[in-house]
Amino acid sequence: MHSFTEENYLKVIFHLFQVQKMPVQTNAIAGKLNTRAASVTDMLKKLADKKLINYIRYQGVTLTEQGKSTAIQIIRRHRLWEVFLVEKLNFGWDEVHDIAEELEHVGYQPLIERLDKFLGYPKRDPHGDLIPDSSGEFEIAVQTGLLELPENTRAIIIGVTEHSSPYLKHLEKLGLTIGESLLIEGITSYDGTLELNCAGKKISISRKVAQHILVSTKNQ
Amino acid sequence: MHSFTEENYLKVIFHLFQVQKMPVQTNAIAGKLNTRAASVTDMLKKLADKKLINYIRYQGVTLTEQGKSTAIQIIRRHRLWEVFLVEKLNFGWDEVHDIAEELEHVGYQPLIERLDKFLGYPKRDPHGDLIPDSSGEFEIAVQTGLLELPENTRAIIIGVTEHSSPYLKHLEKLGLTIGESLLIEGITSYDGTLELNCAGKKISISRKVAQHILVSTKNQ
DNA sequence: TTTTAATTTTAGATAAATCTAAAAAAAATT
DNA sequence: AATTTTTTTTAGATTTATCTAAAATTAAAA
Repeated sequence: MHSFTEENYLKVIFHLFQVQKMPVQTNAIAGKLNTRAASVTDMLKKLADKKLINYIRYQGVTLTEQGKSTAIQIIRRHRLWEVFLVEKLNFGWDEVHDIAEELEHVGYQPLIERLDKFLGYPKRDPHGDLIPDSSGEFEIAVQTGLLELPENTRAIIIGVTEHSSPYLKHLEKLGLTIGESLLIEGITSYDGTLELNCAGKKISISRKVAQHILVSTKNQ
Repeated sequence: MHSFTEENYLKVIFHLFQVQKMPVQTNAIAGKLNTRAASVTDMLKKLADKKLINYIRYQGVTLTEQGKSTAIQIIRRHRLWEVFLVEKLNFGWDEVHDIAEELEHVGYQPLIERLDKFLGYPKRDPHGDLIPDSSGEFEIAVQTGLLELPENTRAIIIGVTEHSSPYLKHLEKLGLTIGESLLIEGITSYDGTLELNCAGKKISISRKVAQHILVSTKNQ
């Protein structure tokens, strides 16, 4: 199997590629992993030798099919453990990321399959992120960023792209949690502040806060 | 916190000391951890520097109070995860050791306390081993080795001291599982084979098998 | 009690993952 | 197009946990 560290690199490369849709740069990886560019270069060579990434000097990296499927399995583990921690052990959605970060590296396939079954084959984790199935397939997501919608649209919060505890606590205080339905009552022309109505309550949120909220306008 | 490796050393030293009741030798540790005596010596120095063990060259080691309490916490984690794997994920009692061996190193205190609560504060793991409580106390055990009992004694199986899959599978096939009540009908004088009656069925087991079975003659 | 055997420790090497500092390549500016 | 800036890579060290081989110590046997 792959080392703890290799797994973290693959996961980070996968995430960055999903956001940028272009080869991932050394510096970006170093930033995410709190390490130095030189260390990243060393590891990239190793991952390339193992055929987990496509790596050309100075050109950034992409995951090979093998690397991608490994990364997806790690993400699957992470998200299933998050569901377990919230649903079964009653942790808050802002507390589970770091714990899952450790549990995700316990890589014994039957453990994950049984955990999945025990949890009732959940589709999404507590932050609304999709959980890949055992063959690594994601359900097709019909989701939009909250900022992309016009005034007077009704939508359901299905996820967040920022998982830090302060951010999640803030959302929770505002009552903006996964599954909540909201109406965009207005968008302030001066600074773009969003005026929302959620569960009958009027809420204003800045673009900085709205930026990380994913919504669906279907199935309401 | 302590590294994965340090934790494994502490756990092994604790176990060996429990069995031998005397300072643990370098070679014994090396044997249990599948490593070499020289590597063990290196690590012992490190653990001694951290005040987790009492170490005098050539004299073997014992755990300090701090080392002991760390070891007990790791054992607590291991046994709670084993309960989870058997009770919640329906693994067999012979399958859980290696998985728990990995999970036990996820060391975030609230995780373990909540897991304990979720499992209903179990007293023993699937092999009958006592689970220390959060302050590191073991319940006082009233247990005897099956071999120490005379003919015509009635007892309940409360644990096993050998956790290998082949051994546990064998016991399961014989119907000798934790909680079962048994009667020692006879002890063959030639080779000491035990003639048992368990749940109305007659079973013969060798001393080699009986040697790892712990029983209680109380609370029947 | 000397000799032999077993155990333990040192000395010196290796592999994994990291680092700093400097060189090389690519991208952005003038 | 030449220069500056940014990014990435190499070179060489460091740390952690391991190893082999040889030396030191202790225990057992003759």
